[in-house]
Amino acid sequence: MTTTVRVLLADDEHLIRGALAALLSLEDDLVVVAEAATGPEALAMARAHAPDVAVLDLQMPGADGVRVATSLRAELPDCKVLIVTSHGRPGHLKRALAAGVRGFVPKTVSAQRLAELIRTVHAGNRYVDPELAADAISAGDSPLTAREAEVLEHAADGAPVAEIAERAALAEGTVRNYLSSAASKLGAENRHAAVRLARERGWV
Amino acid sequence: MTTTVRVLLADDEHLIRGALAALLSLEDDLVVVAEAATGPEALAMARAHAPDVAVLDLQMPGADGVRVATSLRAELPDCKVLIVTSHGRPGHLKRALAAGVRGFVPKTVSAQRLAELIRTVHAGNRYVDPELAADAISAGDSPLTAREAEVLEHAADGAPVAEIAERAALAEGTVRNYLSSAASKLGAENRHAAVRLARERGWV
DNA sequence: GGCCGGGTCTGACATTTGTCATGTCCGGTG
DNA sequence: CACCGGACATGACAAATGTCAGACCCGGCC
Repeated sequence: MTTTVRVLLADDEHLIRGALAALLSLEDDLVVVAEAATGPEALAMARAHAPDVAVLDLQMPGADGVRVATSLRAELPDCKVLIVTSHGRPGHLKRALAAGVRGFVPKTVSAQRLAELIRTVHAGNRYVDPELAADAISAGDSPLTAREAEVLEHAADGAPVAEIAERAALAEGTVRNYLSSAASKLGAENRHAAVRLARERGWV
Repeated sequence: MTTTVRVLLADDEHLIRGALAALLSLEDDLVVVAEAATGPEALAMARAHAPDVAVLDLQMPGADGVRVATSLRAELPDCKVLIVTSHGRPGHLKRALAAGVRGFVPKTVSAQRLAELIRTVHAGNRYVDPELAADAISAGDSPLTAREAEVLEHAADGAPVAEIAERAALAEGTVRNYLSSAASKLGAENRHAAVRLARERGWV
């Protein structure tokens, strides 16, 4: 006997969401009970419909997939989360697993494969795309301390040191110091290249 | 009588491409004759199948949608190009239209709507998403001169001025000058913020 | 207790970067 | 032709940034 899996679909791209819903509906044992285009909407839909599996896009307006997953973990522990992503960065995978996500795959997989994976996570198993996992392992853990990461985030939009110092409530010299040490840890020439690298690795 | 429209589908995300192909096949007058996951692959497929309409993702490995469109324009003038994009930036729309693209829409449209648009461009009409068009108009033309844009691109990865100067074969002072004027034209505090803004607007 | 080691924080100094004044070389205009 | 505006290019100076040595606190370890 096959049990029916109730699925929540969240992706800001209507084209993909609709297409996906249609394809998944072709599977006899899967039924899409709700769709959402934003993070908050996904949460609301999940509360209303209590799906078995939530398929979440990593990047959505409002709150990203991992944040939604964290909230779901608290409110609906029985709802398994499967994250799909366009261009996965190593750090995101780590954050996702820490948030209790059961599956993590790139959008380059086929719909057929996705359907299988929905069943996999629903059965209580985990699945992480091997290539993304390899990236995450080779990238390793962030070498940055808490303050370094915080300051680097504030520097992400190219703000001058004075502004960062004000936002972080630190002396300018201190900010320069953290940025410098962060850059050297990442092997970057300056803080801007450091921001770029940290982003690539998903460390900010 | 309805003529049959032969469609080429190019998108690096298998999930979306497959789903889209399935949905478009539901339309009686549309048939997907080829699929591609990269820019070069899209070109090869187009040459092989000579489709009526090419639906191209803006961001693909190898060569982006606009570049593919430019090549198609030269090789298969009868093939209409419709670009779909995740997060459209104003400048891309302008480049796309310059490349002879007939349609430009975000992936937030529904599949039903996309099918209509494929018919629209096939009929020889143009269609540009109103919101993207508004963004492009409000963003206006790039105020940057050729050199300013060139130097700004070299600065994109956070390289120090000395390196940029070498790559551009200019004196360091000159490079600083261009970066400074570019930043002031864009209303940015420094060159790094300028890079970010120029990217957002699609000017680099 | 005394002694690290590491994270946090700071100011002083050297370097890099941004700004400015200046000059040259075009293409268009009266 | 003479003139003007604008893109291109440069060096000198002022301002921001990166680097360094050092102080403080805290938790682990002989």
